[in-house]
Amino acid sequence: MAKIQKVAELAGVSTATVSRALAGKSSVSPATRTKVEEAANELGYVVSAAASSLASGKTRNVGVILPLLDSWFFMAVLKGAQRLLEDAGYDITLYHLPPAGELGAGDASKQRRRRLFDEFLRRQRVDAFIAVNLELDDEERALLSQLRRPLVGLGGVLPGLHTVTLDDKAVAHLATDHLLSLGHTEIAHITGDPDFERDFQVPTTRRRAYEASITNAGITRNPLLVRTADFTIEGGYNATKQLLGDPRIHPTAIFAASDEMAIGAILAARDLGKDVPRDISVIGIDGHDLADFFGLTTIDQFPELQGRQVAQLILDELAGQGVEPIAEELPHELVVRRSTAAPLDAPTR
Amino acid sequence: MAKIQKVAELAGVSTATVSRALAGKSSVSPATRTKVEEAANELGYVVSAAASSLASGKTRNVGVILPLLDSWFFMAVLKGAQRLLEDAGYDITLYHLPPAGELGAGDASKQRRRRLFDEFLRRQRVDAFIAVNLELDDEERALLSQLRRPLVGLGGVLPGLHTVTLDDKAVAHLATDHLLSLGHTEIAHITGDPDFERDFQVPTTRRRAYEASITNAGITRNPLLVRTADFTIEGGYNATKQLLGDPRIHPTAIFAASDEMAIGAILAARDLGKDVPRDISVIGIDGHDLADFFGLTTIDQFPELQGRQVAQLILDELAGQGVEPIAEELPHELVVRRSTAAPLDAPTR
DNA sequence: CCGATGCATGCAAACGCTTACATTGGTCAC
DNA sequence: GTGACCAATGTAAGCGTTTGCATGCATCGG
Repeated sequence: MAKIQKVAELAGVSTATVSRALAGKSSVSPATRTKVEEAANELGYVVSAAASSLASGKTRNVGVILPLLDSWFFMAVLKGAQRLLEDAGYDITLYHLPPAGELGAGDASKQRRRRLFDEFLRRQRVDAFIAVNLELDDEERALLSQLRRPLVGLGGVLPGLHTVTLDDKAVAHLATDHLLSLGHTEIAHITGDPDFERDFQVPTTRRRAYEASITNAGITRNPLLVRTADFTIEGGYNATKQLLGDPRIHPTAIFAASDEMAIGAILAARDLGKDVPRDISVIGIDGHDLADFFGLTTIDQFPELQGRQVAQLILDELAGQGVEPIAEELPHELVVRRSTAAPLDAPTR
Repeated sequence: MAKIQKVAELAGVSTATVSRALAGKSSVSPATRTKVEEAANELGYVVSAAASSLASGKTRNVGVILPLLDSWFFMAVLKGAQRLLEDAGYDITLYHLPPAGELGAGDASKQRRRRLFDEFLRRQRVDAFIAVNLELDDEERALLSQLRRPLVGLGGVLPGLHTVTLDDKAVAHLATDHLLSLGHTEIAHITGDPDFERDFQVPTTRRRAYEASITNAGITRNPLLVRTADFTIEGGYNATKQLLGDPRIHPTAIFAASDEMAIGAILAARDLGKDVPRDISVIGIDGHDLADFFGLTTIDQFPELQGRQVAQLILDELAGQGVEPIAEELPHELVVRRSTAAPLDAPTR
């Protein structure tokens, strides 16, 4: 019944030859190859993924592990990766792994997480994994290693695993220094809450770099200028209202740790009757689709490109290129738009 | 070598019993089941997906076909479906099938589309498909049928296939009638471009219903009040600027075919110095995450719930429930927020 | 002209499970 | 007590490929 058998008969060859021809192996004569292809076409034959996987040990399937499915950023990454993998003939299996320490994460959440590791990731359904912004405890890391599958992390912190990440420190320095070089001296920062946010490291790293830049510029840091918020438009909006409404401070610029927060900041400023950038400059990080629309100055981190890059890495590894597991760096770029300018009270340097 | 063998030996039973115990079949004594589970645990054994699929013909994998990966709406749907499927032990394989008639779609795009059908969807990698807003030509529909796999469509038009859709006509009527009942008489409509937009039917259906409602109210339709735009914030923004800047018309309300366009409309109105809802009311469709933030009145179509619902349908079908392939209707609800009010020049009815 | 070399192909053994069918032993009604 | 029946388990035949090894045949250098 094996379907490949029928193709073999129609083409007048053995199943071995059909398999080889369809897999594009070299040792098949052009004539035979054509015959086989025609036979396969006529019968509408397509190799059974399960049988092929079982026999070859390869699935032509890559698992993508995402912490969030409804975030613009991760979807941009997914989109980039998807395209490359599809072109290479790989399917994508999606795994949703919510952050372990998420706000209000109860036992149920932990169990889901555990189940994903125990039950889903280990079925040998994929040849390799792409893990986006994944943070693991030791046990989980051990489990992943036992899978003996290539795994490339994108962002996040995976000690000992092959990871490519954005240089968050450099990015935050660049953003802060951009504002400083425009002449701003009272620069506020909106960041994520390290206790509750997924992805613990990123907000902290960015905040530290911001503080370092401020200090380097010879400016005394003022803790009142730093506010914590959700990584959303609404979070940025609320934080900005608080920043601009606090009589003890008079920021002329805001550095938001994400574009969505920055957009919230712009909207909040408008609602308070402040002009951007005349009264207040705003800069974000990401390169969000909407940044251009809002005229937002940002540090673009090319999320879609990140997806492509990590997919390429995986493909190389699967192709047998022993990719050296160094932590590579992703590109970023300052994109200046209308939301930043010199402050009113200070001449441009 | 078969790993199940080792578990069988450790537990002191046959591989058949191990298989049955791990699959949760009934005819295994509690004692044996426990033994097997312990042995499996100790060895870190997990059933090989490929072998299991080959032997059983079931993959425990559902394919989700999306037209767009970077749209809020589809991701919300995906999120809803993901959760249910994961709970049921199903993996999700993601397929990206860009609309055939997309703006500027060249041969390359057609080839990609064709390849997806020929090469990816037919590998028997999944037990069933969920197709979101999928539009097919006859050939493609035939190919899908040949797969002999359950297929449930969500939105979109799949004649002859099991589909659940929003009643776009009712939704658009509801939106328009809401504005009419507030006393508006000059109501603009922002819709998608049927020539270039994915998902041909939706904008047209909504526009027709809008026109019908207007006419029913005894108001003469004015084609100038209808504008075409991208389904984005930017699209809505630009369209609204044109609507409000046209001296020949004086709309007091705008019905946008999506929340993102509606948000664009609100932003455009503000930029033109018009107050929402005092000078101009705005209503959208979707139930977008940001609708609440912007105070947007909308017809919520509960996208995440849609995902859950379609996933449940698939699960039922896979469980052998012969689900009758009627076109079911999805719920929707008018959510009134700050963006709609009675027009200044007319008393509330 | 001959053995060596190598390409194209066939043969058949895995790959790691599931499941129909067979077997066993115990329960139960009569 | 005994046959019928059922629950629990084992046996073994697939499931549809891939691939190592063997084979056949042609080419080639000497």
